[in-house]
Amino acid sequence: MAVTLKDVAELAGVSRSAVSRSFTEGASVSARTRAKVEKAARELGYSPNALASSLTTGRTKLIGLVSNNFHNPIFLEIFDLFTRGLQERGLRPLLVNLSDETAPENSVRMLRQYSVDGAIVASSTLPTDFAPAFHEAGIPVVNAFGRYASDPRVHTVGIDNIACGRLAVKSFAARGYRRIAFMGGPEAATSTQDRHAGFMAELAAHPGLEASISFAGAYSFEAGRREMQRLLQAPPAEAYFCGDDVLSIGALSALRDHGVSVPEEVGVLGLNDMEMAGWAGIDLTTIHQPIRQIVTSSIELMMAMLGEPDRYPEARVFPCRIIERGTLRPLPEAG
Amino acid sequence: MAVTLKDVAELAGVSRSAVSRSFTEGASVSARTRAKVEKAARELGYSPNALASSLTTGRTKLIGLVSNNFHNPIFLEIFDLFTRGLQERGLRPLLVNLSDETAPENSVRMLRQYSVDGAIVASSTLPTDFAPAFHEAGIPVVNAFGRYASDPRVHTVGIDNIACGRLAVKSFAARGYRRIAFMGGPEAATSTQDRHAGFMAELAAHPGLEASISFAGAYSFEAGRREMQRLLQAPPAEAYFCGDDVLSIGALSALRDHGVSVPEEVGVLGLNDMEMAGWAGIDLTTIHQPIRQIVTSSIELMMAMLGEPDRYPEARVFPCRIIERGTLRPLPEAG
DNA sequence: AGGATTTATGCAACCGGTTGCAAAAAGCTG
DNA sequence: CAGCTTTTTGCAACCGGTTGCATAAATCCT
Repeated sequence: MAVTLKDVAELAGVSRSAVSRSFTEGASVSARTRAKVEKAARELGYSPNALASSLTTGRTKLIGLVSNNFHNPIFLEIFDLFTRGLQERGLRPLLVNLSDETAPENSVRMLRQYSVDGAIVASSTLPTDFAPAFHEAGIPVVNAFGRYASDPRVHTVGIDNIACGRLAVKSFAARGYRRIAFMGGPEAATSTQDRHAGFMAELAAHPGLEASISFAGAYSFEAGRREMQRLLQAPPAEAYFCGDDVLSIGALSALRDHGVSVPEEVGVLGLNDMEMAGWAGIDLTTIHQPIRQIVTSSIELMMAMLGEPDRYPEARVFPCRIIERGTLRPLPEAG
Repeated sequence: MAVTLKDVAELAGVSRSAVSRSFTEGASVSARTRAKVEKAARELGYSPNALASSLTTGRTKLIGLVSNNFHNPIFLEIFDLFTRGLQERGLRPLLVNLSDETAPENSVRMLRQYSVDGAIVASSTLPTDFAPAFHEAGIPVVNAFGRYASDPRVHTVGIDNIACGRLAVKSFAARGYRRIAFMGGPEAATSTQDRHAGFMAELAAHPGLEASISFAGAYSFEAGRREMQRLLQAPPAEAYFCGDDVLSIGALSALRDHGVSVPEEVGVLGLNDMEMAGWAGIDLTTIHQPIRQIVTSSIELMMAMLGEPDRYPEARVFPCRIIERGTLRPLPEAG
């Protein structure tokens, strides 16, 4: 059924090597033979078998795209950017869903069996040992959206979650909120840990502020809603920095049901700036995470590692900024 | 770097064939050699190269997961189900993002180069010639969420969108709505075309009803919101059947901003029953699309085709039902 | 035109596995 | 224990490509 190199060679009346070379950029072939080969290939509908050639070249152009975040809509945006970006550069994403995995061994084995050229771990909730495990197995790895300095052996691209925690406190202070709160995502997620740490650190610099801390079980609407309902049994804080946007939206829904006015009585600050945050009716003030830049940079880093496998590991950090919308009091007019 | 069959064979003191057979289910190897081989393999950390073996076996266990719906959150749920389902059966999803493609040639070539065993086309908005093009290229294909009878050459799994259109009208009639409306997604999407056709067909059976028709440009929040804003410049209908949930949510947001009460003044019926439809504050009455069943069935069908490539094509249709929530008047009490 | 260079081509080995076949080893029977 | 059957094993060819090397063809130069 499948048409191979040999078929083309026979039809074109040349050797198999000639055909192979005709399909290789910059190989030594005369224009005349290449033309003959291309004609024959077109007639037969031939296209080279990427997997077979990977055997000798050692490159499959397969990149493992590894994640466990299949319930947070922002990851659909992220997958969209990753798949397009990889495709544009001639790479193919092999999607690995780690939702049920707790240890990296299986994934490592799988990625090796398919000889991926590299793996992009896109998650902020995966146990920290996954990305390093890939690295130790000799698979070039970029940890996107991971903790940026957790392990200097692994390339990391993302935001400084500690700085985000500080930014939240600073912003609350600047807007005149005094009783503020941190409502994190899952305590095991490094993103939540770091935002919490930053929040506490900055808090220390603002003696006038009073803070309370709690954690929702997941980055999800339901978790945010439930947690806020729980918090509303006591008098709430004046402003909440929530784990991420979807959590914030859950919290907002609880506040609304409880008849609390936002941002007059209670302010809410999210993180991510997913598309939905801008929807009319949600209008969430949030810290923008530059996912486009993170994805592009992760892919560039991966490309660089393909050419230079022992490249010295680096962390790339992108700044975040607050997108002003309707769930936080405005900043007082300057001057 | 990589450890191969040969290394294991040497360490175990057997031939390469023996090693290969030890890793093949049901091959002819004595327990003793298999033990030796397994020991050696464990010591070296060997795992067989799936791509190399695919050369002779003709099976890569790679399945192209092809879609262009990277902006509708329900597709994140769908990708989650597909990736998990495929992984559980030892298959690997190669994700193909067709957002920028208009013709199938490139994708066909790409899927062939990577010798995928099959392709699952998961989209309701792709031009109808994509799935058949894969089929004609000799790639087993299942069209999930596609038009169920558009082309008998291609296996199809999904819902009967015509029946959904009828269901909407019947349901409106049963709830006493008289001036009803269809607000479709993109006119080029087969799903919208079929829902429209069903809507019109059922309408003919209800002489008392009056209907108006319009189309939003995309299955998106913004499109739904804009279209509803436009419609609100004239007196609106009493009930809208919207293209899908995310479109409905956009429409709801426009209605709310316009001070229209839902469902008292205007009813809204969505389609999909994505997770978000159930969120408090949205509470969308919608037609449930059984995505879990569709995904499972698509994968089973794919597995069946791998064993029997010339399997006679079939369409699998799953029934939809209305999930009662808060955006449509209740049905009158029976009896 | 003749020799020196450069460019093109084919051969054959190899990438990491699988598999048909024939020979060797083991098991069975009486 | 001989003779027959069954199981296990290794050899060698093959899957669809790539590539180093030696040779053949083309080009350049005086």
